[in-house]
Amino acid sequence: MPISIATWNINSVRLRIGLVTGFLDQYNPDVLCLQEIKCQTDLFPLEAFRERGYRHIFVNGQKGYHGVAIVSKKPFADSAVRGFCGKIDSRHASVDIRDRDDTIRLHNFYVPAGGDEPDPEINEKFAHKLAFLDEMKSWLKGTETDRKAILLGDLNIAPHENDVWSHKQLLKVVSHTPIEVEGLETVRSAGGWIDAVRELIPTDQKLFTWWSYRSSDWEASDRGRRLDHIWVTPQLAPQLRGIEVVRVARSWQKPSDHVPVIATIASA
DNA sequence: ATGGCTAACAACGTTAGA
Repeated sequence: MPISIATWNINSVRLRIGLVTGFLDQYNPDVLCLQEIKCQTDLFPLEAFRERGYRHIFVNGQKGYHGVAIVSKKPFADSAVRGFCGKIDSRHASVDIRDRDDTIRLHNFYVPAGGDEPDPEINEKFAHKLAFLDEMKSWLKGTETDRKAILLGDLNIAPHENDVWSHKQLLKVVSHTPIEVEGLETVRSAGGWIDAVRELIPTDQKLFTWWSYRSSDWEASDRGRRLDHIWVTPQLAPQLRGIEVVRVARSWQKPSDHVPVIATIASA
């Protein structure tokens, strides 16, 4: 049996718990990684997950903003969190998932959005984003390359031209500026990661996982960006079987502005 | 190029998202 792992920036897990359970009931992933849960760890709605068989739950939450969680039907061998840039702001959680003979290390990230102005000199949020990427690179460099590992989450950067609705019009818009794209690419290449989504969905196809709330008709204008990613190490890549971007989730009632992305991994 | 929306919170404006 393959294992399926989903990532979803939920933009408040408490407000959208009904969407989450609906997603789990329909898509039945083995593991769900959430970002922007926007609640303290002890306010995470555990029961909704437990009653669906997601009994292994690891939450790195904080009040009001950010926050990540991993919920799983498969047991964890280990779990950890890391702070970045000297802040305690709940942007990372990792676990070791046990699947038969495999142990897969799973890193769930929520990279800073970076504010509006793409200049680190005048915008400290953008400086933070770049510093975060740099620290990610240093921390992960070489450490996970030789094991089966997944790095996923809301990385808040759309790297390729077809990861945004208009490459030209977004070159100076935070999430698609060359300096961020280069920063993300350095994290990826230094760690030996493979962009699993673009392995299976060719880069010449437009692909988005986020559409702004500030659109009267997101589907008609389709001005999206691919901000949510799933990466795997070369050790795990041969087991990659499928990728699904659940675009329909953007049209659910009171949706998140991000949609789930699901990877299917064959058992060893 | 602009405008526009959504969420949390000692919350009815402010801060953040991207």
